[in-house]
Amino acid sequence: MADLRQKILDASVALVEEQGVRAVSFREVARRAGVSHQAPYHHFGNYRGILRAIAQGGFAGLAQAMNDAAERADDPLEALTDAGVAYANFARTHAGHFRVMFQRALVDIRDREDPLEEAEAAHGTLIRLAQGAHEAGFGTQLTVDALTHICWATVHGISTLLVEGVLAEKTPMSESIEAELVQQVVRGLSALLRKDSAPSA
Amino acid sequence: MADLRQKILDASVALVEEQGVRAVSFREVARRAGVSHQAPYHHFGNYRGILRAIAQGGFAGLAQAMNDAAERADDPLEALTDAGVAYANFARTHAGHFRVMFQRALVDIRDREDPLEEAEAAHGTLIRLAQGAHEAGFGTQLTVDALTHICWATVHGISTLLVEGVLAEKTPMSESIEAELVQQVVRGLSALLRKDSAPSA
DNA sequence: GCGTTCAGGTGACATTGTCAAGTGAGTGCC
DNA sequence: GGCACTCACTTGACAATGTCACCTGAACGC
Repeated sequence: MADLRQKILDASVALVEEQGVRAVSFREVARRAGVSHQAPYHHFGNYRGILRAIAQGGFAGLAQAMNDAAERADDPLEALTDAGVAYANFARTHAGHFRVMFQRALVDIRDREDPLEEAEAAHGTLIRLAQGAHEAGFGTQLTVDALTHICWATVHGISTLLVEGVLAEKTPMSESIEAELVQQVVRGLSALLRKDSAPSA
Repeated sequence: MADLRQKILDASVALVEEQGVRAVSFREVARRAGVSHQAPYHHFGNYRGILRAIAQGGFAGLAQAMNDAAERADDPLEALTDAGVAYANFARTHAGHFRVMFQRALVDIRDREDPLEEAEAAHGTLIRLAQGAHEAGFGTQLTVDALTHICWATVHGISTLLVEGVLAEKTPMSESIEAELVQQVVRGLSALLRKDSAPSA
């Protein structure tokens, strides 16, 4: 079976989603895939290899989601905004990936001999879009750096709060309420930026 | 030794800080505290008990940091802003606590027989401050809810990005650069909110 | 003096990640 | 055809881990 690797990955992501990263066990994953406890080892080298592969797939998906969203927009701020919504929605719908992607104790993105290019790509997209919006005159009272960091922080923040279920502690969350919340936050920030735009824009 | 409990907690927090949550082992913690492998068990019931205690201390510290900061401010928006800075700086300087506090797979805040009141308190402070700023006329084009969520998301986002070292992947970070970055992001958002204020404010 | 609680220790168990070594099917090559 | 070699696994062992059951003293109430 050539797709054992994918099968193992799917099982691992499902486990992260259901019970958190800690529940991902080499042997449990093998059991779910119906193979011996060493089969995963063969494909991923060691335990962290699995997490790394999950992160890799996650960053690839995230970058694509952001790019797709930005491409369809017809205004630099709108592109940044839509990409932000895509970021948060990717996190929501890929909680298993997202939980692994941003924990450096689990995955070292900057491994000197094998850096995760997918993460670089996603990061690059973010920076490019923020720069575009700033050049177009949005968020004029901020530096490009500040604009970039504020946008990233906000989008990343709402993503983690949702993925970790922190917001669900106060009010029960449904798929659609979460989606609305993302819109509220990202478009809200976008509106603030639009209000702080140069006269030319 | 009556302070063994605290000793164990300190050792655990240090471990989380150094190597992530996964490195926290009941036995390693006991070893560092110089006691038998069952001594921690006696104080915390089980493995998650330790994490829960870490989160409890973390939320208490976070709530206090925010309240202290807000008290010293003389303007509702300034109070919200300063509390936000305090939030992020608490995260930076208590990475061990922070990593545990917001992972629901590790700590169930809403345990039905023993909810974490400290978390409620911290959350309450945040909501109170956001409401205050909104009532004072800041962020008028947003609902109170949107304002609250945007502020929380932004502050929480920059916190997690810093604590997980995500931002350090691009540019090397020092203590002071991180502190500046927090100011940049939180005060930047604050400035956007101030620009979007009612004429009365 | 005696039971009870508190604070911790010993020993055992199944389970985990990892290492070492095997197996068997396929493939290239003479 | 024969043979070395790689690939995709399997089996078996190891130390380490969380947890369970049980033991040990010291302090305390009465």
